[in-house]
Amino acid sequence: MNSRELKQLFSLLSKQGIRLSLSRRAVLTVLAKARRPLSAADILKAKIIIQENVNRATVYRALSFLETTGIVELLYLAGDERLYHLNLNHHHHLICTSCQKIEAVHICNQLSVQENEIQASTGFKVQRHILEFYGLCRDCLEKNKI
Amino acid sequence: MNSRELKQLFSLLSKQGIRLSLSRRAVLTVLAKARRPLSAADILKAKIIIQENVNRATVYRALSFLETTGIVELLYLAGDERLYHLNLNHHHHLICTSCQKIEAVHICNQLSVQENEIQASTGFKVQRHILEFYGLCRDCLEKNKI
DNA sequence: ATTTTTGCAAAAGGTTTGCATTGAC
DNA sequence: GTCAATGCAAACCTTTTGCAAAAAT
Repeated sequence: MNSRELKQLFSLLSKQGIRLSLSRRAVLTVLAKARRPLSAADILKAKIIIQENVNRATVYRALSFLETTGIVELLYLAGDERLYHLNLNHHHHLICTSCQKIEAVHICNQLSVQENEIQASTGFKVQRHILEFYGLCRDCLEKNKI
Repeated sequence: MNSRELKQLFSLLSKQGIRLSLSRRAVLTVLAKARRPLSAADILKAKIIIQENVNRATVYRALSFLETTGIVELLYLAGDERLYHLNLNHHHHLICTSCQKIEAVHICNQLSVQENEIQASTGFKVQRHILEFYGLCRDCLEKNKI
């Protein structure tokens, strides 16, 4: 996401009544520039956060605030770590169990069929789902072949 | 799972070369009797664990050992908590966001199609997936209607 | 003026570790 | 006898909290 898109996002959120302090903008910026979900530790190490002297507690508070607005989503992917990412368009992840790399994938339309089946058979109304794939990325597959 | 099935499980695991100490058996027993994934805290509160004076550290070590064998799976469902459950037959969960109840569901055959598509389009070889559904259970739906 | 956000430092909570002891094969 | 597993307590790490100061509306 480039700077222009980021500004658009900020103004969109502001219009929705979401108050964006400098700290919150900094956290959003870090998440927007990242190509993968980040841990709190990752965010605390980010340039902008350090330059602007954003406190640890503030980063955590910004993350949980942004999570309640829905713009940031908390994931548990590789194990212990809580990972945060911008929740702009619903997607899933391919997590390489060898090199830990995380890629995004955008398939899930078939799940709505299953979700309807679930509601029909169990009475459970599905509101959202989490779907993550674990395996070996192309690079690691090739390396292992050698 | 009843006691007979549990014994069968123990002997099966032993035959696989998985060493089952009393502590590990106790942890497995707790997980086998539970109808839902359990946190480490849940396990530490279990009768057998207390009766047999299994130490906290031992429970954690048993869990991570059993996880490496594949018989126990670590899940992150409702949020912060790490939840453990027996990984006997692959299934997914319906997690009620209102009452936090967790039910099991056994549908996922359609996912293999998607997994093949993923490999074809991205080169990523899917080995396993995590799929969890969040929403409202039948009971909470009915209560909210009133 | 009132409410929200922040920094700081301390607390909390869950999990892991070092080491000596015990137990299994 | 050797290696693996355990108990205990302390350490560790990440996240949260209380409170006073600063910032925003």
